[in-house]
Amino acid sequence: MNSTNVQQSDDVNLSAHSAAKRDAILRAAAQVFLTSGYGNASMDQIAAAAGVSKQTVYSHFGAKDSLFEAIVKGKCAALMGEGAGFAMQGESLEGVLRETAAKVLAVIMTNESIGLYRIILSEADRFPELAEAFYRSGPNAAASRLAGFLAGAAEKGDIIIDDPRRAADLFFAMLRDDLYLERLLNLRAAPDADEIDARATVVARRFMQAHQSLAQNLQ
Amino acid sequence: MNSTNVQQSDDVNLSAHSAAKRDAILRAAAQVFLTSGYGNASMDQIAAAAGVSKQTVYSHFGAKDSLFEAIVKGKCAALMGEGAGFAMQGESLEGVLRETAAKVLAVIMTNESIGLYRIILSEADRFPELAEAFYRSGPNAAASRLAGFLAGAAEKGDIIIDDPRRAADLFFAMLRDDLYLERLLNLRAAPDADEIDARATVVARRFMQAHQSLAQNLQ
DNA sequence: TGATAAATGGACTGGACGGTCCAGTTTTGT
DNA sequence: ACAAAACTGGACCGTCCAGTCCATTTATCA
Repeated sequence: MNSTNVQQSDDVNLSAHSAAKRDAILRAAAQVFLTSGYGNASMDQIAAAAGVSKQTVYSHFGAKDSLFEAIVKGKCAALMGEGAGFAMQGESLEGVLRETAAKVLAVIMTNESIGLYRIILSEADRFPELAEAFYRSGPNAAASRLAGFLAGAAEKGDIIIDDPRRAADLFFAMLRDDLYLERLLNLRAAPDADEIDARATVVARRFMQAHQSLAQNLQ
Repeated sequence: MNSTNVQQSDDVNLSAHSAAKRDAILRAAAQVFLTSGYGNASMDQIAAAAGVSKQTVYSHFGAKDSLFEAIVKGKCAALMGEGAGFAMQGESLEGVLRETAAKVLAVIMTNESIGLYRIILSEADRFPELAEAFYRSGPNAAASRLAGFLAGAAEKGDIIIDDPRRAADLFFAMLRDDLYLERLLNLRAAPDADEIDARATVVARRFMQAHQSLAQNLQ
């Protein structure tokens, strides 16, 4: 009733002084799940990695799937908060797009993001809510945000865009390019800052070009 | 020593009259693996689905992972053979691109392709060779093919392209768009023929536009 | 037809894992 | 200091599964 009230919706019991252990569990579970996948991660493994007894894990989160959901939702929120924090203002339109591209690319190419993405995909059947939550709070949120910005720029006459949402999707598709696939397949390491900048520059440039010609009125 | 010689490299024993059973096992295993994933598919399940005893499965393929590899490689070959068979010739350049886009999109949006892709991703750590084989025979092969075609078109002056491979990657990236993501996350069904055509048309159109303006000499 | 190889099916082993239980210890708030 | 709550650690249960074994049946081939 009193005590450190760090209650989360995922708790199962009305835990009291746990907070620290809880965090340890979350950290450990995140690491274990993201590297081993849901099926291959064992609760004993997680407990051991957290330096905590298995019973404690079960006291904080009732079952394996609850813990998994807590982890994934937490990671989604964290990464999206980070990735969606692109500026959307600056000198030139192309400059803003370039910055946005670089920021987003840096976040989605992280080992952590890739791991999260991979695990969500592979468990999309078992945890459909997670897949949807991820999509909504991640790619969809980013695209909506960019679409809004593009609509504004189009109104000011800085660019020619008929369907802002479609344009935003195109922007991110160009950004992912082949790179995303190669990362997901574990065929290459995350790009360094130079490569990110180079790619961001190309994408922004191409996107501007594609939307400065006149006749794009289909769909 | 004699008998029906339908030997495959994946065989473990020097099986004799098996062929039919072998095919049944392959078919069943494909279905089970693609719907359940590697970890969740059990050998008993596969044997039952194939209408065959478990021992027979083990006689043909020595172990679970061998069977899995055989399945995945087989499916890769099949799908890629189908998807890479785009025509690459026709009246107009844009027409060819549109046909190509439609053909490829139809193949990669299949439930089967999506399932294959998902399972390869989720097992990319356990079976790195599979991930690489998939990439090489799939996305990479398609991009190379298109790049070659684009280089030819550029030489004839039909289009302006500085880096054909990069352009080809862009083409496929535009094609995947958000749709691929949504399919992988199980958020929507495969597109029907109309939607495929519509998207193929847009992509081909946009691609042509993007490569008819003049100044794209970076990278 | 008779010998040989293939296939069956069911029992079995050994190990992993999710989850529970519990007796004892530590921590916390008062 | 004391009671209540949190935590520990390890035993334990039930289940599932990869892979093996084997006695029996079925198909093949000469």
